[in-house]
Amino acid sequence: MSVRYALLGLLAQQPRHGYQLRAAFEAVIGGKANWDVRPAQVYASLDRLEEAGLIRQRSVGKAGGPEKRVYGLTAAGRKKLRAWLEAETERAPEHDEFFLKLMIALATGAAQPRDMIHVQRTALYRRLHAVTGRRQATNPKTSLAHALLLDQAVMHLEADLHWLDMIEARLEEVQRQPLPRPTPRRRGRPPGAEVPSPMRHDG
Amino acid sequence: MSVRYALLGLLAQQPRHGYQLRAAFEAVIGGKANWDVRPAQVYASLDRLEEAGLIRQRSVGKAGGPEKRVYGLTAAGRKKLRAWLEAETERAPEHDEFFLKLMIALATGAAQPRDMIHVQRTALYRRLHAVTGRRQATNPKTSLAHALLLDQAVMHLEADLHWLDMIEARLEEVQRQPLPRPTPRRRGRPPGAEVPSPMRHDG
DNA sequence: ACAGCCATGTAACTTGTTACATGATTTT
DNA sequence: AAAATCATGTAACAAGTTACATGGCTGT
Repeated sequence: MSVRYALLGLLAQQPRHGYQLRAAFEAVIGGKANWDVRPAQVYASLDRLEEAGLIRQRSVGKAGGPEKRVYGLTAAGRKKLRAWLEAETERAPEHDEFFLKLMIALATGAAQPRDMIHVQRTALYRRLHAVTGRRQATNPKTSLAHALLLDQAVMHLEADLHWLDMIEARLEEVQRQPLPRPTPRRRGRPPGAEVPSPMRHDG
Repeated sequence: MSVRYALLGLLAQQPRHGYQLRAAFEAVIGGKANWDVRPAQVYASLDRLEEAGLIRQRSVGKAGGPEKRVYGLTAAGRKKLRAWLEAETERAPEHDEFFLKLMIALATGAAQPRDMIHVQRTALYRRLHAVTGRRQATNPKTSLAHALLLDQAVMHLEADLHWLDMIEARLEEVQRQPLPRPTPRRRGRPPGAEVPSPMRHDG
């Protein structure tokens, strides 16, 4: 959703066509490394915004080049934009895939948790290094907001690394705990509903 | 993708049918508050896993109840599962919608950044409170992993709050900076390509 | 009797990605 | 002459959500 509203905002700042919008989005977000929007999404979003009556085609320029379809906001569009800006922003629910993997590994014994943690830590350090590099290449005198955004990314990566340390430190404790099991609700069990013993080949 | 692999893992632990898989997923992830998977997704995932030859239908039970389609892994499925577990886990690129909003607000003047920050901080505190509550209701003696997962959520929320403080503290500085603009690449500009002056109604 | 759980699905939709197609203009 | 940029799209796909449909069994 957010991309659609962002395009709406960029059109509020000034009427533009699709290609310009993409460049403007990239400029505002601080480069495609932070958030890359594909042309297909831009043009599809414009279609939907127009369908919804939030933008209207202003002109179709053609002087000295390919066709350019310039859009501008409608009154409804301005209203929607303000509502979006003023509403609280929800974070997409944090689905931690690594945690999921770890739990599956513990349940099945199909991989070594310590190895997985090691692989993950290496990957996080690599990303931290990359982000730190970008952060240092960002001039706070001209791009303070983008610098702060990268600081946030660093903080999140450091939190993830810290969490890896925590779970590794207490891994044996975690492994000793009984595997989580769906809470059974039936008394008289139907055939084939025996309680499973997890395949656990320790080593 | 991850849900599909998780179901694969749960089938590796023990053959199950769709409904059981959903319950098992919920148990492993520590409740639907952490990650809710809908029935529609479970059954669609099973179809795709079977198409891909990673699982096979073991039996269709019908004794004393509705039909149950029990699946188990194939050799290819076991191989895929191990590969998933051992591979590094990528975080979905961090698309910070609030940052985007803030930049759009600065570019258009369509909302007050300070107000937005205030709204967002309130929302984050509310979420922090909710997660802290769940964390305190989690017994580390029986659900250490889930307790640690909630700790991670707390750490991320605290990082977000810290970041809000940072950007608020330096908001005037950010506002004084020239608005980010797409880097122009042309010399002889086509008609209608004037540099825009942002609508800035200070106050 | 009725609510709620057990169990399976279909259909339509949303957001976004990947790959492809087209063609003009500008820069090297 | 070739490569990059400007500019617009279509088609197919992926992952997931929402809403709906169906029906048997279990507990109060």
